[in-house]
Amino acid sequence: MTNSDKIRVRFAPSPTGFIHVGNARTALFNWLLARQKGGVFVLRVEDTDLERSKEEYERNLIEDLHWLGLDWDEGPDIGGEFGPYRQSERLGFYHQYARELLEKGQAYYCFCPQEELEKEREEALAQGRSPVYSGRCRNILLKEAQKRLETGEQAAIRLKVPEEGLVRFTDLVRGEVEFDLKLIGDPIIVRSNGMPAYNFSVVIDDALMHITHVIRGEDHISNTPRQILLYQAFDWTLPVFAHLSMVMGQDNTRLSKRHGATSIDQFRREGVLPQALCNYLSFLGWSPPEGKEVLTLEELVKLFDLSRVNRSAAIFDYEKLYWLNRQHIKLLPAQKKLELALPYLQAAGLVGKDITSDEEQWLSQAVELLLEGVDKFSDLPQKFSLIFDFKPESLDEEAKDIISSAAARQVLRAFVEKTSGLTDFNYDLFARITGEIKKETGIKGRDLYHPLRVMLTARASGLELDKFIPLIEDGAKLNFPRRIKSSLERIREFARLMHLESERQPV
RNA sequence: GCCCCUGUCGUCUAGCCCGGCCUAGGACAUCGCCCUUUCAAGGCGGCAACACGGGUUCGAAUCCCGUCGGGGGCGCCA
Repeated sequence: MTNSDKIRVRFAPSPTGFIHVGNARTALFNWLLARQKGGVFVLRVEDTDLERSKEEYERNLIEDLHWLGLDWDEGPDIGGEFGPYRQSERLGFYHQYARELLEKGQAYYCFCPQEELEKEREEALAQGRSPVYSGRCRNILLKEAQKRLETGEQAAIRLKVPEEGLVRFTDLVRGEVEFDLKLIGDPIIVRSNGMPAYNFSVVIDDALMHITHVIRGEDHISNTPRQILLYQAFDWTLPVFAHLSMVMGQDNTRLSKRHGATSIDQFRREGVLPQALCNYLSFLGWSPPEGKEVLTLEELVKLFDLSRVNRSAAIFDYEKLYWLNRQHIKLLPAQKKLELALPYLQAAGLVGKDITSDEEQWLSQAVELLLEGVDKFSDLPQKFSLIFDFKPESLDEEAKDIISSAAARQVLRAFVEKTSGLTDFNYDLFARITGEIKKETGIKGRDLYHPLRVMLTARASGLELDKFIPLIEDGAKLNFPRRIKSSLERIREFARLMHLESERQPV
């Protein structure tokens, strides 16, 4: 239809809520192909289901897509050459083309009441037959139908499908696929309420928008023959079809909320990086030719290849997503890490709305250190509690265990004593004092440092002490909503609680 | 029930189209070791798969047939 051989692909979601990872993957694959081939990516909103579509859903959709890093060349928000891009605004087209089919005798009005059709379908199913429309209204003359319409009768419009034959097409990921027309029946193209049926509107839109490659989920594969029939009825050139396998949950059923987070905005809220999510999504059914797995969007654009997309369904693996997220987090510059971390720290009440440059500098350091090994940004406040919370009164079993031995108490008492006169503290002092204790008691390594770790953090594990001590020393001087206790404060509090001073050994 | 798609380690996959290079490769997870002022991270190594049954062939994960399993569809939903 156009003389341009530019690839034109589209993502055509119905705005029925938040965008799901399966759909996001479809969007991504379309976008990757368009960007790689210098083609055009179209966003079209399929909002003909009046009961389910809402305006705010379209905003969510656009927001999610943008967040993922996808952009489009034509769409409801930016317009384009072949608009409008909202199906609810394209009703004129559907009616125009439906009329054309009616006039050509390739479509007809169907007056069958819905209840009756429903009954017939159930009967067919019960008898083990394919539920195919009987064709009862097939031979009602257009003139006669129009007369009935004028008297106020309601009718849907059906496509007249040949009774015999095969529809076959070459699917870019599946190869040759064929369907028997006997099992198809005459599909409704316009509902009696005047709204186009899905199979009709997609074809009209895809054709009018010059879509060259239809890349979508496998759940559309059995719609394809009906759509092909429509292309043929209009004598339009067929697009290339590619059907992507489904995305499943761990129990191998269709991915749903009960499997965990499934909508894009949930991952965003969790603090998963969009580039990590795209990276992961791209691996659902596709793999790069070389082994490298941590890939940026730009790299994905370069490497993506529809012919390397496989056919079997993929199970969504949160572990691998989080692993990829960790890898992408590592790639981030410090400034970006802080910027992304801040909202989570603020929401947790650890950091105020406005921060001074001293605080910013400290936070940047802290984020850099504490982000290590974190799955997603929403886990960060929990990690920060290592610094902000000091609760020696509620040690866990492991920590209690570590300080319970005679050797541990000996180390702790010595440490308390050697720090008792100090007014200032830093890591060098810590190193010097531990060196002395080592010399005096012969206790070293884990036996020496682990009890001290418990004293300083009230936990059995955490950041390396050479990083931890400077962090709380600097942090203690700052005015965070929840104050950070200095090393000496911690030591004294701990000593008091554990009666380390009063137990001083007789000389 | 009928139709369509699909079946390689627990998971994502490479290999399959163009049979031998596959004693089936990589990654996540898992286990072990190393590193270490804890844990983690990181490094190294281990465990682990061609759904099953028939063919074809000197030779099959790769080709053919069947069985079984999984998924999708069969709407005046999209």
